[in-house]
Amino acid sequence: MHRAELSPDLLAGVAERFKALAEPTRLQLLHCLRGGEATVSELVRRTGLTQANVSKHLHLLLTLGFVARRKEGLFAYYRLADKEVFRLCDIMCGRLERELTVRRRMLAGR
Amino acid sequence: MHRAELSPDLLAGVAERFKALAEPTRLQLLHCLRGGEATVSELVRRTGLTQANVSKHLHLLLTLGFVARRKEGLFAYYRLADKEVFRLCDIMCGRLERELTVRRRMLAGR
DNA sequence: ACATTATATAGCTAGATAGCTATATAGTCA
DNA sequence: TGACTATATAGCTATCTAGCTATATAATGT
Repeated sequence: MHRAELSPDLLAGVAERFKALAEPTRLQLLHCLRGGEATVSELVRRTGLTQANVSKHLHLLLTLGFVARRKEGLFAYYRLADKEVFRLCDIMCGRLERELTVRRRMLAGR
Repeated sequence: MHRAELSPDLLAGVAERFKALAEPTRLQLLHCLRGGEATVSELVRRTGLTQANVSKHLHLLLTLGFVARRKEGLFAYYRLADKEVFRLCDIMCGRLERELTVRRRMLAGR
């Protein structure tokens, strides 16, 4: 069947990380950071989210290592910790597209 | 900054798919299917989950195209729709490992 | 010291969902 | 037909969390 059982800890860790990407809002923030680092207020302006909400999401993404933070005076500059996250998103987008294609084909007469 | 805005629909679709992978239970089921197709009751036996729970999770995975189903008599054989899902998991596992390494280094005296 | 600004956090509520139990559906065999 | 089995689904509850408002923290300038 399958070699070793996966430890519950590993499963939980992987799931927790997927969960971080399972919110449109966080995906939006990550996408904003694609162009380079940004302050919280920049992200607020660009997304239309509230400041508290942006801070909260960034904190989670920081904890899980998806973004990094640099403080300078009053400002906090957030940036992507790495670009791997977009490999993940691209794979998901690919899946989605293929699914939509299939669904369209279903509707349009078998 | 960044070219086109992502449509809310795309963001929601991608997030929805990540959410499917954001549960240890579903990851466990997918992992079980790595070795080949299996019936619901096989999966129940191998995971220790209840039958209703397994059916529910499989239904979601089916809807989102992560698994496929083949009915034969009383039995429903589920299989992975493709193996891409493991690329996603492997990337996440890699992230997790690197993070744990960093954390261990932090604890063990800078 | 105080005011101002940027960010973080606390506490709340509404909505989502995992897992449960019970039941329904559906295929097989007598 | 009815008994039996495999799977699916319905309804419930406890838990989680996104987004909100209000407040706290902290850096700057006066």
